[in-house]
Amino acid sequence: MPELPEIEVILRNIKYSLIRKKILYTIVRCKKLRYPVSHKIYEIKNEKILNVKRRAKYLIFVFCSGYMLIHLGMSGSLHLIKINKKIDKHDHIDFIINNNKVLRYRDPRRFGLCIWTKKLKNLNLLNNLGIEPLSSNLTQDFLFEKSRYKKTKIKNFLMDNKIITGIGNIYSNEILFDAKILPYRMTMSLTLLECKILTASITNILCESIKLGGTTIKDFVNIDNKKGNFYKKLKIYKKYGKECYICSNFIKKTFINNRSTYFCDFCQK
DNA sequence: CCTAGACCCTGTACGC
DNA sequence: TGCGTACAGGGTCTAG
Repeated sequence: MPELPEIEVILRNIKYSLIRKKILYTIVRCKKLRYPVSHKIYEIKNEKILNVKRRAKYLIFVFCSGYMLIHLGMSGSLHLIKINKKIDKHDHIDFIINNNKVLRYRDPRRFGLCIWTKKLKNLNLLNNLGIEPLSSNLTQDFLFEKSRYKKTKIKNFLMDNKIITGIGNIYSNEILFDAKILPYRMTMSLTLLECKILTASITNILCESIKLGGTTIKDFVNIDNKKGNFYKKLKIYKKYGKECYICSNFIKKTFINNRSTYFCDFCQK
């Protein structure tokens, strides 16, 4: 489920609990994720976590001898819990931190991944990614230029990880509502002014969500098992048939690339 | 090259 | 209650 803000919230929650701690050993209960769990993950012994970073929706654990990448897919979650906590059927990997703490990876749909790599360079998963939306690389000029040659709808453009990373289905809906742009318009029709507005909306929506601890739709909980509060601020996502809070017209729903898409065709142009 | 659509997998909600 | 269907936050692969 998690999109960029949820991963960022998880990162901020675990980073200082894990940095400079050792993973004593791991327990892998299910190795069949999006890719098989790397063999090295089974064999981690007393590896010190030097740092934890994020790139797109990937969490990157930095060790002396290499890097561990975790992606949570659609339904993944991480839990920093006491070691004797009851194991759920979808708790696939435990990272034993010490005698009473474990970082537990849970993922019912198993669209996530946990892999080991010696070097981050040459890793295709990371090499083909676009810019970070919360970096200074995101500008109106960047969006304007990238949108010139795209023959796709604006919502697809926003969700294209080769251009900008981390914007998933929920936030693309919210961002386009905030920017007052219809999701099914063609990308090339974006004006420079709209790119400026879009830039601001991306920044504002993502930052506000991070500040509130992410979104909870179904099963997202951050690392302390606390639910994110951004779902209270959702203005358009999952609001089909309800009144737009700005103009009171009914919110509509369609599918773009098989992903549910909500919009107000009075507010959004 | 590019884009749309199928697919990976399990859980839940809903209609009959 | 039970069964079938549609849908769910992501990303990759392939056919056109």
